[in-house]
Amino acid sequence: MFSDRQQQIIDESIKLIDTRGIQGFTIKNLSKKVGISEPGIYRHFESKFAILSAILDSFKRDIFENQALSLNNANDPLVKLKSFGDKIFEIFVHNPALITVIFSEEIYMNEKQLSYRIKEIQTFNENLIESLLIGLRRDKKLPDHVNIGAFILMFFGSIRLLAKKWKMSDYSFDIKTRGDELLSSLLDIIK
Amino acid sequence: MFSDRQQQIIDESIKLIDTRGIQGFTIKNLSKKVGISEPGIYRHFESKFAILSAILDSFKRDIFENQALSLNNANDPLVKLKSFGDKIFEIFVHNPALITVIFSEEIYMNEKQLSYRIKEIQTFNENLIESLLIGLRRDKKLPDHVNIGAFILMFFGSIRLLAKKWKMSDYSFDIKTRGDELLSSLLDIIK
DNA sequence: ATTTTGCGAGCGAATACTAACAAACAAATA
DNA sequence: TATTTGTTTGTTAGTATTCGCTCGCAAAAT
Repeated sequence: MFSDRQQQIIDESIKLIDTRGIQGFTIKNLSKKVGISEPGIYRHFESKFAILSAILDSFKRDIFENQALSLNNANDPLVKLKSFGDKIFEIFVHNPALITVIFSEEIYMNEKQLSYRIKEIQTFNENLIESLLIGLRRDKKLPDHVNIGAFILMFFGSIRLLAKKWKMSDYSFDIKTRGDELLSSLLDIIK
Repeated sequence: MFSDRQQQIIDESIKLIDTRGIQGFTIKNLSKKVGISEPGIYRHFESKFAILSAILDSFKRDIFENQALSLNNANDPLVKLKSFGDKIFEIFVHNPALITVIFSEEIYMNEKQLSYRIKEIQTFNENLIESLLIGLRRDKKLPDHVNIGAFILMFFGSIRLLAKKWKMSDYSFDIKTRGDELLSSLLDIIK
C-alpha cells in the first residue's frame, strides 16, 4: 500500500502533529524530520492534504482490523466490551501520538473529506458497542435503568478524556492501570 | 476590564476559531470580521497571543463566578451536581463557539502559559465535583462500588463528548434534552 | 491641546508548492 | 559481461502568497 518512504513520512507527520500541533505540521518541519529536502517530500505525496489523508487511511485500516478481531475472541458481550476497551488503550500505549491526531477534529475542520473520515471511524466504533448493548437488552441482561445512548457517551467520552489527560501529563501515569480501573467502573454500570 | 472594542475582538476571535480553526484565526480574517484594519487590531491588543490570553481570562471569569453561584443554591450534593451540569449546557447553548475554544487544547499547545490556564480551569471544575463526592462518601451516602476518579472521568468526558457531537452535527439536536438525559444517567450511578 | 483610534504602505519571515537538473538504480540491449 | 536506456528519487533555486507586525500620518474624540 505505502512504500517505506511513504510510511516514514506518515509516521513522522503523526509525531509532528502530536508534538507541535497542526501549526507545526509544515512541509519544512516534516522534511527535516524525514531527512530529505522539501521537494523530496513531494516525490512521495502530491500535497500536504494527501499526507493527512494517508494518516487517516493508515489508522482506519489498523482500527478496523484490530477491533473486529478482538470482538470475535469472546462470546460474552461484557468480555467483548472489556477487550474492546483494552485494545484501545493498547493502541495508545503503542503509539501515543495517535491520541492527538484522532481526538482533534479541529485538525481536519478545513477539509470536509477528512473530517468525514474521522466521523466514520467514530461511528463505526460506536455502532459496535451499541449493537452489543442492544443484544444484551434483547436478552434481558441489561438493567432497565441503563440508557444505551448515555452509556455510549460515557464509554467513549471517559476513554477519550483519560487518554488526553495521560498525554497532557506527559505520560506520567500508567494508562493501562487507570484504564483497567475505568473500564471496570464502566462495566459495573451495566451489570 | 475590557473596552467595548476589545470585547468585540474577543467575541469575533472565538467565533473565528470556532468556524475556521486556529489556522483560520489570523489577524487579517479577524480585522475583516471586526470591521477595522489589521493595524487597528493592534491598537487594542499588543499581539495575537494577547488575544488568546484574553479569551481565556474572559472565559475563566465567567465560569468561576457562574459555577460558584450555582453550587451555593442548594444543599443536597446531588442537586448541586445536577445544577452544575445544567449550567455547563446553558453556557454552551448561549455561546456554542466556546465548545471548540475550551475543548481544543491543541490551540494552545505552542504556548505553555495558555495551556496551563486551560488546565487550571479544568482542574478547578474537577475539584468542585471531587469535593462533593468526597463529602458524600464521608457521610456514607455514596455506594461503595463507586470509584470517584472514574466517575469524574465519566462526568466530564461524556459532557465534553456530547457537546462536541452537538457541534459536529451542526447543532442539529436539542442539547438541553440530551444533556438532561445524560445527567440523570450520571446521577443514577452514584445513587 | 492632547490622547485615542484609525489608516495605507510595507517589513522580514514563513507558507505550500514548482521548475530544472543530477545522481542512482534497474531493466533491456549489444 | 558491458553498455545503453528509462525511471525513480533526490537536489538547488525559485515562485506567489500569506503570516504577524511596525511605521508614519491623519481624523476623531476628550
